[in-house]
Amino acid sequence: MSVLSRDFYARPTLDVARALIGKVLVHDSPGGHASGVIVETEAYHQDDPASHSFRGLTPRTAPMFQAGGRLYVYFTYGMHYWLNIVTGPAGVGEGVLLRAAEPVDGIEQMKANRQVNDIRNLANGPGKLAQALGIFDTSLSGKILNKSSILLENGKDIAASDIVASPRIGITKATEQPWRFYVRRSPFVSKIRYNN
DNA sequence: TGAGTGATTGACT
DNA sequence: GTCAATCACTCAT
Repeated sequence: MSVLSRDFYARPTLDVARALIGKVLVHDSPGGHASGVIVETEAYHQDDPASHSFRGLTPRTAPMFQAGGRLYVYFTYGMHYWLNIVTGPAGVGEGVLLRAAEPVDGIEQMKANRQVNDIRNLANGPGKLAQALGIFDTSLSGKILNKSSILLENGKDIAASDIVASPRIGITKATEQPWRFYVRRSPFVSKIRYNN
């Protein structure tokens, strides 16, 4: 499988968020090889009150302000690590949150990481996705995709009619924007009651 | 220097 | 359905 070129991430963030649906996310770590097809994303812009980059560049959000094609990993709720793909040109704080994936390779490894057996429950949420892939700290934040242990590859084509745009989940600001994308009827997306 | 909040999850009633 | 977990960050003293 071929990795995605850097111009993939240079497009508008909403386009990248939609295009990431169906791509394959791979993590080759000392703990093992694991991968999954991305089935749910959310876009975050700099002039977006729900985005970390809204309040400007800080040590934590610095990767969001670099050129697209890097990772942004952060810790929240005192327990969860979240994985984002940085988009846009350097100097603009934009990115795409990876919310859910359909496990492909390394499923036994993911089950061990997550301590669950149901594959639908391995990566159907942003915290779960990072845990399943073996991301237990923020050391990957700011790293360049495909030049670190995280890779993004071309995967299966998803028909445009099966990619749904809807409001984002779990935020209190700018909730009206339809900046969440997911695969219609996929059993691997988070908050499945919103699926249709 | 301290209170409040959060791009959630899982355990429990 | 409710709620605790637990820490980085922001904003207000």
